[in-house]
Amino acid sequence: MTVRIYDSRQQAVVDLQPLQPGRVSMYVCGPTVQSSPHIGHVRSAVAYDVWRRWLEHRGLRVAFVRNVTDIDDKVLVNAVDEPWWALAYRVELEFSAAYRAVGVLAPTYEPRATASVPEMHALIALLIERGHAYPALDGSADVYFDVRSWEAYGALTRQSVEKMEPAADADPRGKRDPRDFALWKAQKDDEPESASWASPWGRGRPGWHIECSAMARRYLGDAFDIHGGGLDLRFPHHENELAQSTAAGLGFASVWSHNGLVNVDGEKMSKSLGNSIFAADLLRAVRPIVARYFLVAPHYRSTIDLRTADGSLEGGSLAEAETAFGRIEAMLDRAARIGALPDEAVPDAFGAAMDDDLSTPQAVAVLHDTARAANIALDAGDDRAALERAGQVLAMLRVLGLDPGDEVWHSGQSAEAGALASLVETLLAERRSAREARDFAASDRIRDALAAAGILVEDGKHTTTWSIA
RNA sequence: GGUGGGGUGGCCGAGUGGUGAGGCAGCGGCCUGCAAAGCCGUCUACGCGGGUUCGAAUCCCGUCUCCACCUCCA
Repeated sequence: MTVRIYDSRQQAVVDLQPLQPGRVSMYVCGPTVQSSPHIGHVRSAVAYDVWRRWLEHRGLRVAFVRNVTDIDDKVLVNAVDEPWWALAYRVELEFSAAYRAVGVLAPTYEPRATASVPEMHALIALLIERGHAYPALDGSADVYFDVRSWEAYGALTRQSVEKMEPAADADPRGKRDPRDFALWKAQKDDEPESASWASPWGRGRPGWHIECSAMARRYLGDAFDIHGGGLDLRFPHHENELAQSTAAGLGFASVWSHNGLVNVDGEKMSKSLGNSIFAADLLRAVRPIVARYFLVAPHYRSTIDLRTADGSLEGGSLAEAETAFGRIEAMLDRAARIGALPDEAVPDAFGAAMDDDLSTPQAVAVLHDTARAANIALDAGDDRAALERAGQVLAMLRVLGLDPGDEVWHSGQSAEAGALASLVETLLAERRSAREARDFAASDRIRDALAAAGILVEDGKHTTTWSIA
């Protein structure tokens, strides 16, 4: 079997052919830590987390690097009453917490841009030497990439330089062409000394884009397998990364991958519309595992439209996800009561779907089909078949990072949970006695009391289960 | 103007030539002391107009329409 992946540059699904057999190197663009993570950041992280888990499931050893861009115009602008580096670190911690909350595995390494400034200098020097970059014409310490010198510029997004709008990231007077973009930005008078580094061209800081080229090279080598990131990064960020790295003579990424964006009620999230859903909002509205299910079920390249119920996150598509995923969990609970779930392989149809450019919608359909088969076996009293099916479901959930038993979902649990369970079990024992005595009035009184406390009681053939509604 | 991605049943969301994924909601049934859950059935869709084909959601032509990006963006 071959894993196939969509390459944005070729606009086609291609066979993944690792540069080194058995190993895959992935570089995923992480955040510029300028403000709190929103659901789009979480979606991107989850998408590549699933990619990584699937590749590892297929026996590949994955080197997964996701950067943190901790120096940038916006970081400086947003740091109003604190040092820029304090803001950057505070936000970085928020991102880490959000990622961890939805079960995103820690990367193999997570480099910060500010720790790779010498590597950026080396790359810039190489570009100048090869005639693809130049110090600003106005004598500032700016250094620009010379777009006109690199005829492949625009290859990733199939745009011609003539039809592009001019870059706005620096004073155009120092540029040969308005579309040239900054590799190095001269320190400005109103910027703190701590936000600049000495360089052969004068004090300054990295331009946006160069950090990713430098860090990918440093940690994954001159050529690596997959470069991922949000669709909105294709241009200019990835286009510029591709240009500067290849112009420097590096092989760079074999495959360019982009995840789709997240809309809210059909509209793009934006600060001006005031409709941004932050990671904290999402995690307040649904259980983290359900948030992950919601993000994993649609294909990673399609837009996810998060529908609210008249603005409420608790309703709409998150509520549907809760119901749908709850079915799976309920089945696992039923099955676990008759025995330990065996280790099973994922069904072939699941594997085929995942191999085909991570077709999670079809994979999730297999998940539900298998859960149904397990329920049928449970209803029929066929324990052996039920456990086998449930084991398959668990195997699929593990690959998707959705195993309800995984400790990441239970880190917040305390002694209260145990105390509650003890009380509920006592009440259910009383109710069982009442039912055996056919005293249904007493039985229902207990069920109603529990319901009033938000606890749902369900009678199965042989056992009674409860859950917090 | 340029570059891409869409329009599928009440809703969400897969599907690139042939017994109509999956989920949510509704309805009917089985089961149940009553429920709930589960299971079964049901509501049988592909923006519009042509064309190719034995056969088209899927290919071709035309057309309408929505969205994203074109140097802040996951």
